[in-house]
Amino acid sequence: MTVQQTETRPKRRRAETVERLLDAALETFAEIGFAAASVEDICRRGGFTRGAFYSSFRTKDELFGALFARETARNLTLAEEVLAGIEAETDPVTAAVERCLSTFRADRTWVLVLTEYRLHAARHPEAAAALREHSAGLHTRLTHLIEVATVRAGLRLTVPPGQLARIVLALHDGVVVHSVVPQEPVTSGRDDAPDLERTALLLLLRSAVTS
Amino acid sequence: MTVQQTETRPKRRRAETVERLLDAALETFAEIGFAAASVEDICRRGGFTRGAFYSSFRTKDELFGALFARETARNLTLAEEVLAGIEAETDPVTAAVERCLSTFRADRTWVLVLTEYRLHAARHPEAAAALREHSAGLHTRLTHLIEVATVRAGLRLTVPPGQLARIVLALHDGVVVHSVVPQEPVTSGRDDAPDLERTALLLLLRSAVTS
DNA sequence: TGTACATCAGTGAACGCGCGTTCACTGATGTAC
DNA sequence: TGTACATCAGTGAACGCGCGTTCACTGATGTAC
Repeated sequence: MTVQQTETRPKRRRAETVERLLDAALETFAEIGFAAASVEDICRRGGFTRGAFYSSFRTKDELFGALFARETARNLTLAEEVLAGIEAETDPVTAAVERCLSTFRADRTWVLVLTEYRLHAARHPEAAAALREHSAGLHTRLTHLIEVATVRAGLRLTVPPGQLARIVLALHDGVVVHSVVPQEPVTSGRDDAPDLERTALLLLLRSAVTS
Repeated sequence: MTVQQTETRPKRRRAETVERLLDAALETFAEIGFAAASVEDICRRGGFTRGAFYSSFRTKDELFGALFARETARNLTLAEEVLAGIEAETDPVTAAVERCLSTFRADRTWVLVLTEYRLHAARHPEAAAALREHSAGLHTRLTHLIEVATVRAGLRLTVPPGQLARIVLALHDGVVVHSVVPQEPVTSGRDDAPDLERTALLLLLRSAVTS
């Protein structure tokens, strides 16, 4: 097939290089942080020299923005896929909770980079705008999901769906943010934290939802 | 008074210098971040030369640790003061919620530095240990408060107090972490987020507490 | 109280290293005829 | 198909700057007698 050839034959490969640099940047930022990661570190990991970097990105900041854009877009797409057809479930609320919890299990790499991007955004207005846009996207999607799911299940809410969505997102971020600090080697005794986020969500929903 | 003299007369002032350097570091880290803040930046702000820095701290990392230790100790003391005598209130649960909410209103400076320290801890075991110790302190304190307050109010919990404490702390961090990203200049239309954390806490407690 | 010495707190010049960024160049890929 | 040229993607040496850290020194503070 000609397609096969198209993939192996060397050709215009700018886009591919950018992808490899973004992959390398994601890993490097997660490992040692944005500020500590030198352009050289990223390029070495991607198998390039520094010149290649500067023929694709103007600055390290610009790369960070591109990385954030790519990853958030991916995550949003993933969320859409996971939640597709959720309305057809018998118990859409619990189903959505379960699916989200299993999909967005703390991905340490991404949590580290996202947290760092948040700090970055605190000082760079363009980054802040990108972050707000992403948050707004998540919020809109989740609000819609809550509305549809409750209507479908014949339930009513004691708080506006938009606010409930905000609470759920905040709770998620709070749980996830704690996960970046490595746990002590052995907790020995009791492990009385079966699944904090699930417990919290169920408590929340019990108050937020009435028949 | 001789005390007055003791304060103005130049004398052994190591401790005072350390305090000023920590103050300067706190502000500088909040403004431009730990990695971007040079030792020179911190010293200039505190009114010293770099040599003074290195006669008090071995490295920039060590300073970060000392800063974290000082600030967390302060916050814990503040919490103790705010919650002192809470058991005597008629409705200790709500009282505690209100007092905590008004005291720990997002202090942007500290949130920025704490978040950065969390990232730091993800890569430095000693920092992680300090952070865990602080978290454990907060958790113990809050668990105790929940136990005492519910018993005193004659209420019962549907989840173990320790787990409820963890949830409340996670929720708080989730809300607070969002606050570092500057809001858009004018939200114009509706402002439908009266107090996210209060709403969330009340929802949570409604499910977690029974008579 | 006065003098001589010891210690302390902080100065400021110096060091060398690694970084972000630039740029002249090169071989691979694409296009025109 | 073959040749000549244009563009593209990436190389690797070079630049200068700012950083963390060191260190010989100095004046202020404390101590012994």
